Amino acid sequence: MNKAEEVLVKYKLKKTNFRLELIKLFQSSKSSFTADEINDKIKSTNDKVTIYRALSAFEKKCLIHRVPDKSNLIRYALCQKECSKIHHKHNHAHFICNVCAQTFCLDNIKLPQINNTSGFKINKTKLTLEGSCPSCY
Amino acid sequence: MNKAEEVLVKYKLKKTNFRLELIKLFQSSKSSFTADEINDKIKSTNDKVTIYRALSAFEKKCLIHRVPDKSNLIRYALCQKECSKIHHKHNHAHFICNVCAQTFCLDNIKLPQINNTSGFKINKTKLTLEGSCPSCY
DNA sequence: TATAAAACGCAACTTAGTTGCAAATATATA
DNA sequence: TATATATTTGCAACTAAGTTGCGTTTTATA
Repeated sequence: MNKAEEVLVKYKLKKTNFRLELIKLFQSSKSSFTADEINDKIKSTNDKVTIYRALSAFEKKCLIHRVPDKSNLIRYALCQKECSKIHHKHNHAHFICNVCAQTFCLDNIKLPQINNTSGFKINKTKLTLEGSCPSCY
Repeated sequence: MNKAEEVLVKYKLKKTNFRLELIKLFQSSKSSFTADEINDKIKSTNDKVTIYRALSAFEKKCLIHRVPDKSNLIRYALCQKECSKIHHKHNHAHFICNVCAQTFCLDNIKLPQINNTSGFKINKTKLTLEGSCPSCY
């Protein structure tokens, strides 16, 4: 049993060719994917509904998380180990490359601590950096 | 000549009822608007193309700037004085209310200074906070 | 008042993402 | 191994945001 299979079992998802391939795709990359990019890279399905539903299921199980996207598309990256089956727990920044339009998780950049201000109650902090990624530098 | 008219003259935009009303709408609010919200609030046009084109023109003249939106819609808020006719210059954070779905500019919260890391060249920093706004607290 | 440039309004289009439903498949259990 | 159950898939149809083209109208300027 390889790693992708283990993940599906652990998260109580059924083992289908497409979902195995999808997990492997996420595990293979330091960056992130839109539904359209997934459709281009994966052979075992050609149906966007299947892709969207798998992404929703994976997100619900805290296997992947949404990351910001240059064009406001829905884009996902693999979660780190600190995400349990139940709760997403992210405290890293994201980086959008303005050349290749990819988004990366910057795990070593921690979020600033911002306190409630003038009537605003802050529950979550998101830090997004833009520029050029290592490949496009 | 009132303030909205002055703005149109200053930015070399023609004075139409709709654009006057649109500037007044932005000036009247501490928050921000999507095309759809503008369509609901303004009577002098009913055509979304007109709205989108005015927003693009205003953005190009650095009169308004894009702000993040809870549902990834295109959302705009008024620029501050430090934005010239030519360059947007923002160094404030944004706040998304998870109750009313409005986005606010938090001018008093400055952006953290993040340096280039491990091959990523950082040109821009965006800080987005989420929680409940004063009205929804 | 004539002219050029900007803005408008309509129709048609594109693209991302969603919903409903019936068929297929995976897993658990007898 | 056979069967039952829940999950996943694939298709069609839809929604909603945003864009493009184009002819007409309006505004500012000479």
